[in-house]
Amino acid sequence: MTTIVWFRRDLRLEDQAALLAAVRRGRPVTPVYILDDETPMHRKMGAASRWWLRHSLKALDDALRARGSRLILRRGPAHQVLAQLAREVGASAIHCLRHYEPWWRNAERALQDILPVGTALIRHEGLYLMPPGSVKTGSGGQFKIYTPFWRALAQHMPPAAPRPAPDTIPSPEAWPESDEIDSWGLLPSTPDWAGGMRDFWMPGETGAAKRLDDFLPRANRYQEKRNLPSIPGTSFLSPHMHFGEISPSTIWHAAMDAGGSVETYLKELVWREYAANVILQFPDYGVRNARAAFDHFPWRDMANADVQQDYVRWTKGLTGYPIVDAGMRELWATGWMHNRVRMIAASFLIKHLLIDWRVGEQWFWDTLVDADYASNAVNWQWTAGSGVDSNMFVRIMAPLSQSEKFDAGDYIRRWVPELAHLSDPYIHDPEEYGVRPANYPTKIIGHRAARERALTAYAMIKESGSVDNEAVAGLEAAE
DNA sequence: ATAGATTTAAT
DNA sequence: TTAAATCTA
Repeated sequence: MTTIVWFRRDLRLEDQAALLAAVRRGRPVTPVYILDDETPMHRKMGAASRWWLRHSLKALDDALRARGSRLILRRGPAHQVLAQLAREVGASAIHCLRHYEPWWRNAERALQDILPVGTALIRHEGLYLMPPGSVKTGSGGQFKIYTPFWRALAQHMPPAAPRPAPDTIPSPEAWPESDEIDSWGLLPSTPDWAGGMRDFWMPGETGAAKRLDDFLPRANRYQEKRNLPSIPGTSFLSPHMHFGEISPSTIWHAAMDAGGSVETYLKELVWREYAANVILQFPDYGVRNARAAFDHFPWRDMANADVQQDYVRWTKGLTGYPIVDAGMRELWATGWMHNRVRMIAASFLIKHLLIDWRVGEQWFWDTLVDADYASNAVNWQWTAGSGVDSNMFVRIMAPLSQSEKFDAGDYIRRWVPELAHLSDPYIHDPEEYGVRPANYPTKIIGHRAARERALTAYAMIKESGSVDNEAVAGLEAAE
């Protein structure tokens, strides 16, 4: 009789409730990770996430081996693979942390239904500070707006103190078969685009702890520095958190112990909680506008070659707006983009290029090492103005003044080498100052023209939520 | 007691 | 515009 521990986005040994509970049973433990590209359907992990996963699984396996255990790797639809494995090893229980993506909720339900008699599925909390859905409004409903959600959640803080990893993990007499991780093809082959990611990141629990140690002395300056992309003002913990290499409770307590004014940082942790709560209420938030009026928004048609070309220029960082291009190139090189720049780049795709937010969301899903269904969907809908939490569509970010305001000169110099020789203020808008080098593109569209086009488009859905056909015809004629 | 109206505030 | 809390009949 063995106990299975099913790992997913919780690739850690510290403060891992499922692992602790399994060890406490006093029986042999079989840790397993299942690569499942079928259950999430069109939400299977993107290329950058797969790169991260490969290294994080190796780190987890190493950590387990140091405690006398190891990680079993299997591939396929998770609920079927687990039911099969439970039969194979005669498992009396499967312990896991509860996940809240709609496909994982379905899979956990499906697993209950097909488990062999005598195998129990035991789910624990641990992905969030509070279980999504558990923070209720005064009348017992679910929050839709961040600020009241934060106030209500803060009442329950601090979370329970994190628990250390078990010293030893008892092994079964014989291990079941395991895939070789390199047979999964998680790493890029040719071309190897992961060089910048290798330089920048150390996936796994040890890397997560290092990032936290690096951040803590800076935590009380987070509020002041977090919007400056050219300096390390943020924590860089997002991919580690997405893969669960560090628990939110560990981070909360460490930030509180660091002292100083850390509330702004803690609020950002709670944005992650908020996003999980939103997708629990609206499971299709990643594909469906929360405000139905946006279903009629006259997005430019991706089947049109011009629109496709604009999109490709955005992905490659060739829009002619230095701050946007720096961000998109940072994303391509490192699998990460500074949060302030994410807002500017996303706003540019939606409002300057009039491309459906879902197109941008998909690109981020594929290229971000911290790609997270809940956070990605909530943040893109927020930027579009289509979300339950309303950022007015008509608030159109001006990329050039954002660039100056957040002092992005050095950031642009780093990521857009064609412009590295330019000083401030020229580097923020070389075209306007007449110093654009020949190897840097002209702007796809001017800010003023883009702004007017976006407002015209928005006016069509503003009134009744239905399509204003006359206005649509007018826009098409103008194009 | 509670549905409905009013107020407040929203990265 | 809309969510959430508060007030009111």
